[in-house]
Amino acid sequence: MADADDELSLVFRALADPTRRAMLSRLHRGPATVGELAEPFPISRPAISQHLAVLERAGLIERTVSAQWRTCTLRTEPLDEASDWVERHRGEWNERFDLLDEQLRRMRRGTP
Amino acid sequence: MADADDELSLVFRALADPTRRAMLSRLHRGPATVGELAEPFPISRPAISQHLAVLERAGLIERTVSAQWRTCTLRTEPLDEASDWVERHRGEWNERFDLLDEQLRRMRRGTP
DNA sequence: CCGCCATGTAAGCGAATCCTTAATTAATGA
DNA sequence: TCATTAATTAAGGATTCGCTTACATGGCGG
Repeated sequence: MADADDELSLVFRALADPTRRAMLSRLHRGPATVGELAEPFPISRPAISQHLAVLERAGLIERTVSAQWRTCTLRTEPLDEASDWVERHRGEWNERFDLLDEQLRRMRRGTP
Repeated sequence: MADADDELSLVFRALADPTRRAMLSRLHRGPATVGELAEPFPISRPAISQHLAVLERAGLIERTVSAQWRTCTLRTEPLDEASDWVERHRGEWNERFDLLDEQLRRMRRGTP
């Protein structure tokens, strides 16, 4: 019953699948049709469509219809938000808490 | 049947839940016991334990037992990996592909 | 017009996710 | 020793996920 459908959660969930990450990596080198995008993967076309729907809901791709082809284009704005979150929680604090933890451990060991 | 249990996938999946992100944000300010960590959330203790298990499997926290308390400590190394991925796929390419897409669109429109 | 072509939608299946209540372990302190 | 506190494990339910096959849609070339 998680209300995990805020923007950030959608993005992280989209990134949590290796197939979808590979698709984004491919799109990183330029727009592609669904067929081109599907080519490297041993799964059915509907499965591909469903992965693309997840990416689209997360705002990570845009699909433009032209003739019978759907061209997918990467949209990296949502990654900015994800990057912000990760960067905010990364680095610089590590060593500090390592030290604090060590200290706590020593204190505990000191009073058996 | 996704083999989505590589390190990166575990991390992104762990980050895909707002409760778990809030827990990490709390831990970012220093280690905490499970009780302290649970306090802001209106869900049961077992639910909290399960969230912590997900974070631990992703390598994002470490639990050290001392007396009847489990102290949770943030481990940010996995975030480095996630950050690397995101940064690699972000920015700088946007405008380039926007232009390319525009151009393609114009070409298509040009031959009706 | 008709049958390929590139996609999407529908329906269903097994596994995973997120939550619950009930029972369990383990340390504390009167 | 016994009740209390802190947390986990077990079991179950509802929902979502990732995949499948079968069918539908819609543009295009003959």
